[in-house]
Amino acid sequence: MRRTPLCALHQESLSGMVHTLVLSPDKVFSLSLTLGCGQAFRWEQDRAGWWEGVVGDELIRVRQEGQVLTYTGTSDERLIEYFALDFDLSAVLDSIDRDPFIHAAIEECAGLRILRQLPWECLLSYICATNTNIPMVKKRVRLLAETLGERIPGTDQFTFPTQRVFSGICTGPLDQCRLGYRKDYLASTACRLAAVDGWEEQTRALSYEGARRELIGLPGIGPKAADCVLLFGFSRYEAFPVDVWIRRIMQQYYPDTAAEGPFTPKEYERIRRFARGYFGRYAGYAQEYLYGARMGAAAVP
DNA sequence: GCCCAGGACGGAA
DNA sequence: TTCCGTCATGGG
Repeated sequence: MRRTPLCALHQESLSGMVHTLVLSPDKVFSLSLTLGCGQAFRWEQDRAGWWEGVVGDELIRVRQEGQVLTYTGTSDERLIEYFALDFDLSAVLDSIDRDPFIHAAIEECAGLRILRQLPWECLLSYICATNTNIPMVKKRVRLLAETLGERIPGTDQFTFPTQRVFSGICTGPLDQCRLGYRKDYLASTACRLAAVDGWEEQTRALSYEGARRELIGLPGIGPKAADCVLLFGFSRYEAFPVDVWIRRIMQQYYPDTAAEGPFTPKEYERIRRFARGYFGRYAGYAQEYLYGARMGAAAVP
């Protein structure tokens, strides 16, 4: 009996089976906008157009050509879940399409979907994201994975460190992660929650406002980070994170809500409550489209 | 050197 | 309760 050469087996385990997922013609999706808009920090695109990123314990490679997704490293089910491809995006975009400003953003960013990120990783990632920029956040998250995560077999990539890893950790290993003053926040929050079995489920069971209060009680998590975690990690689409960019956009397009001068918690409240009332229960999608359109415009020389 | 970046915190007012 | 200075880090 002829045996399969070892090298062939090895090759398959390295690259994984190549799968294709064909989206129906009415399914609006843009892989590049979804991964390039700054909501997740572990994805990079190579010159050939492949996106590579770690989700959970899987290294996923994926690219898009029209309505065809080609990918390795995961399954249809997990891909659909992570990219929220079962979500009726068109209906949601119709519901937030309230004026020419958001309309233009929807036109420009059509197909941008809010991911279903893993809440634990999302939480710690957004502790790394205060008062900084996206490339630095990516670097910190990568260093966290390389320092405390596990190597994914056959690759040079690492998983994001689990809740268990942080139980009883001292901050020593975090020194090399370029976290700056965020180091103690991250260690405190991670240690506190590492002892809470079922933190994710408990949080999921709360109302949006209730979960938001709980998250803001964690070290390093303020209103903005809490809203990001709820939007990107818990699919709470009423969350409307307000960062410096969103504030500028609101000043420009919806000047009644925003102010000049220092950005106060009071103004944050005013903006997010306006957005919830104005755009409706999917205000978070409006936020991402306004943000994505601004970032896209900023990227153009 | 300066200013800014997907802000949050602690203490003063 | 609301301001205000400060907190590492790196890029432009």
